[in-house]
Amino acid sequence: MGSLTEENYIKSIYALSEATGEVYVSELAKKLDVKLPSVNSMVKRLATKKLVAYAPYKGIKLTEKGKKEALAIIRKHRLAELFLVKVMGLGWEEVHDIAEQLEHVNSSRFYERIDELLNRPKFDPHGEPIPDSNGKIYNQQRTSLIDLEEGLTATITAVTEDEKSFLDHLNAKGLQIGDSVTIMKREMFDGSITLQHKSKKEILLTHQVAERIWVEVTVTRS
Amino acid sequence: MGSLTEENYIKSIYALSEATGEVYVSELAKKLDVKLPSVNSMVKRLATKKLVAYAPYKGIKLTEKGKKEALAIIRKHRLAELFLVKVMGLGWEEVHDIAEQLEHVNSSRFYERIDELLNRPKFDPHGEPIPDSNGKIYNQQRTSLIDLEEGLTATITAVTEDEKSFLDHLNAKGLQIGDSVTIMKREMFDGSITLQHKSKKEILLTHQVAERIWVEVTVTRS
DNA sequence: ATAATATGTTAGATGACTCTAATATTTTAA
DNA sequence: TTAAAATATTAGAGTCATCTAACATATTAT
Repeated sequence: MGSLTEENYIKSIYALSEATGEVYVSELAKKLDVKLPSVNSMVKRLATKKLVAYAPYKGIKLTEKGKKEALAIIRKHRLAELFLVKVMGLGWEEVHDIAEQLEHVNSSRFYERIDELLNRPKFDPHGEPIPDSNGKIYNQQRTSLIDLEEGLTATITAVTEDEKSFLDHLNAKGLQIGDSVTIMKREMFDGSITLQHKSKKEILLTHQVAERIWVEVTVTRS
Repeated sequence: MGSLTEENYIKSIYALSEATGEVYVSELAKKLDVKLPSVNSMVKRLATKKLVAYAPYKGIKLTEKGKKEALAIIRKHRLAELFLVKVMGLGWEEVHDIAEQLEHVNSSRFYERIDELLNRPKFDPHGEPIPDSNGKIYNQQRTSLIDLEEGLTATITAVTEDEKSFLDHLNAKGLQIGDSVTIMKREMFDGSITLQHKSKKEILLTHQVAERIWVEVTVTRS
């Protein structure tokens, strides 16, 4: 097992490569809030440890070994988040920062027990899939709310980002994972969307918010 | 808040000074498993931060500020241990190492919630008192099993050391915190003690084991 | 296709924490 | 009361992870 810092690099490389395939030094520097030379030297170190494949001026890619380590950390993070919500009764908007710390706890017993208590869960409180103990992860196909036609009904399956302010915003709107929503109106001018919610209320979401909400279509015509 | 290393020094200084009043560089080095010069330079650093009072070739003492920090860490450690046992169902013999990691988690929300779920507990699974959120700690008066006369009956209130092998040993003997025991025989030759236990069984403990078991006398004659 | 811009690397330094080897102080015991 | 033993400190170096300043390569846009 590597250091805490090393684990954070691996995790960030994984997250960024999910989005874009390859990761660039500058992206990583931005994400980790360190300067370019710090990333450069750490990436070299990770390369000598065979955790990443890296050639100067080219992108960074995790090796199989690196990917495995990343998935182990992500597993711990997501198990921790769900545990904090389900067992400890914390809100989904406040568990990210705690899980950032718990993900570095080195104890198979601890995580085995959490997994057991939660009955081998498949998704975290934000709808993200939890890799199994072999690092196998369910790859959701994701449709964003902004891509749905008017009249369609869909279930919220996940939200992007653990940013507290975003989740506070969703709490204020009364939206949760699993909620069913119907697209009432898509506003051409600003990209905002009006939803019909189970609560019977109509909810207006800006484009910026709606694009971070992932859904599965359940009814194709209303 | 200091670094993880700093926290571990503070905690160890507190623990050692409980036993002996003042702490010496060599004791600390042994406890933390580092060499003397490492301790020396760290102690100097802690002194500039006003966490310890220290003069070369003299003992080390925590300042009020240092003591407060130590108690905060101990509180987190002991809350974590109890949580791991009561909520997560782990054994008292396996929680120490996990708590060593959890004690460094920086989240008042996390610990506030644990405290709440456990209903503001006063003692950890090994009978050690949990400091309250102001750092106030109940100071038990401790009688060791080896100091009891034959015929006395007492309740086990605590055990010293979180060493797994010791706790495994007590598990094998069937002894737990809260158990009532009667001293049947004190062997002069080797200091071993024979107990009558609630299980009706007679239990033989070596001196080495008995001296780490703390009790409160409940019946002064049998 | 070359100049401007963006991105990446190297060199050298720093702070936290550790080490070994050498030296100093304190304690203890002959 | 001085020599031996135990304990503590200083000096100097190494690793990890970061930084700034200077330089190198790649991309883009005129």
